[in-house]
Amino acid sequence: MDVEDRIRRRQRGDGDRQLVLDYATLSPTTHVAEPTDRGTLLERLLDCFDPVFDGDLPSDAYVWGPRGSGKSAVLTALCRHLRRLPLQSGSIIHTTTRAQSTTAPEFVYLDAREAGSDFAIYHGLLDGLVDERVPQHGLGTDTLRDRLTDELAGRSVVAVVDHLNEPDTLSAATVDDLFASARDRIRWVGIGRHPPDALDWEPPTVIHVPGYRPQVLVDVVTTRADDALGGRALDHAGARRIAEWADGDAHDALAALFVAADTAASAGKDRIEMTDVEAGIAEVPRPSVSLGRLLVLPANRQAVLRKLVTLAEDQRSSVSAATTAITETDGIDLSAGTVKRFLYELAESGILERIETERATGQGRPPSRLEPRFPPTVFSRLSDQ
DNA sequence: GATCCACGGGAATACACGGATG
DNA sequence: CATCCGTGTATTCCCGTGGATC
Repeated sequence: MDVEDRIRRRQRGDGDRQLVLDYATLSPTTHVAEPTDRGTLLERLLDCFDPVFDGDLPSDAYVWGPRGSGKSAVLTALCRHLRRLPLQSGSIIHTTTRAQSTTAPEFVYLDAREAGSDFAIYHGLLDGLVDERVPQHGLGTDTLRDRLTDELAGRSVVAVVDHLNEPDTLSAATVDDLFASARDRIRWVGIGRHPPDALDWEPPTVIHVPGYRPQVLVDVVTTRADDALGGRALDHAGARRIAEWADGDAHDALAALFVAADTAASAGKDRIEMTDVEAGIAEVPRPSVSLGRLLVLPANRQAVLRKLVTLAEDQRSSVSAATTAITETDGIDLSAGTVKRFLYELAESGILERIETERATGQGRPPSRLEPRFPPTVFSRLSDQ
């Protein structure tokens, strides 16, 4: 939050001291420019990227660790800073003895959740390299690859590809193959949760990121609360409660903070009390699925999910019942068959959980109840636009 | 005309249960 | 008793279509 926001907040807050929520800043999917207490990871990444400062390409690398350990946070921040490294700035070119390209490698961050196909990977990379818009339709994947090759003449790039090997994203091996034709121009850094020996790709460099230690997670939560809500909205006890519960996972910690803040604000409070904290914790299922995965779903699927979480218990008692309830609401003009298929697909990828009812009566296969594997409040607030 | 992608629709398959059959 | 079969429901799978864009 910048100065203006803070001033506006004070102006608005004159008289009533109610919490004002800044959903965008509060969102667990928002990464700050300066991640909290991840100095070790940052140093190891910079070691890995060291050749870049001489204008050379680093080796491929794989960064792995549990969900919510700051991988994305640190690498998005780093990419932002390294994106167009100005090579001419004195400190960088000292070695004139060796032939090197005239420009430093450029960094492009790609989220495999958004770039879920060969086409999309090439598109994203090309889009990061050129200023003009790259068409989304009307040209084939091969054409796009050729154009990328052309564009890389005399240049080089480090592609950071986040969220590999998730239920709906490309595998490390697939991405590696995609870059195979331009190894001398492209190096890439994969990010994922699976240990490297579970991969079908053998990266030359591997960096492991452990989950946050409890004290550090307290800092992360506190910093986020200060940024999004203003100082002292969350006391130390509240932050510690969230951090201990979250067990090293910053995503879930920030999701709980989000719900706690929303609960407190809805009650007209000016700060988050322990009951709000508990409400926040209670709403985040464990394990939960990343909100980042939900927010990149196509609009229609998000609409179905938004509706689903408002349904009463008995309307969610079976996939068919939920389908009927969702289909009959305004604003969703999808056929019943499509809604039902969406629900099954969302369950398949872990966003919803199907819980089979143990039923004694009735014929046929017993239906499944649908439970969201994400905090509904956070999703609804962030998904609505 | 080509291309990618989301949708629609429905066929095919899986599963649970109870009753019939060997 | 073990197995098969029919019925009804749930779930998975697949492919054609059409919009948007070049």
